[in-house]
Amino acid sequence: MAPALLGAWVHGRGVTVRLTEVEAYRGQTDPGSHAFRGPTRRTRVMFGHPGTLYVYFSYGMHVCANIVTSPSGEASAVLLRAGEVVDGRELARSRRPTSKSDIDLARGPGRLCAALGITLDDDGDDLRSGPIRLEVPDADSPPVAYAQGPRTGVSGPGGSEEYPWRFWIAGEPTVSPYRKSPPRGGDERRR
DNA sequence: AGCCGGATCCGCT
DNA sequence: GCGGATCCGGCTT
Repeated sequence: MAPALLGAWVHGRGVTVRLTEVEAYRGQTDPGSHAFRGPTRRTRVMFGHPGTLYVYFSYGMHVCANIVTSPSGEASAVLLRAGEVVDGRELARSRRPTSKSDIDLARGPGRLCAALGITLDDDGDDLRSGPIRLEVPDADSPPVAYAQGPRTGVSGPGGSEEYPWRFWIAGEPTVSPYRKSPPRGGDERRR
């Protein structure tokens, strides 16, 4: 499910990003998920229908965006960790003035949201009809080679090797630099 | 009512 | 490579 989003485009307010890195969070059974302890005011949109944007406020100064991927009540979601800006580059630069290189414009979940102009107001929006749109490649488009490994920034059991649910496009310079690539670079797969 | 740590980023060393 | 910024959510008292 989650790796199917690699290579997909997200259009946000004049900027388009091609997703290069995502992380899966699996409902209430996943100790690393915000939904682990059931619905709260913050996580209620995770329990909504697939194709909904879940945006949360992080570390007092950033926002991060997820796509809800499961039917209502299940609360699985995919965190958009990084992407390559493929359209609206100048706008993205203006939204991310601290980026020294275009590679960094949407490298990291907070940066990706900034580049796309995503704010907390977009929490709960429908990705088919709202200001932020998701465009998934055709099923018959060429496969994307990807790697997978443990999730970034998740501490406790959810961050262990038992949950290797971070997926990225192999060899992409735009994948977020934190925690480096896991040992031995993770497993190579293809879809 | 208060505490603690976080699905981060940036600048400095 | 490391620490500071900055503040909310969720759990404890």
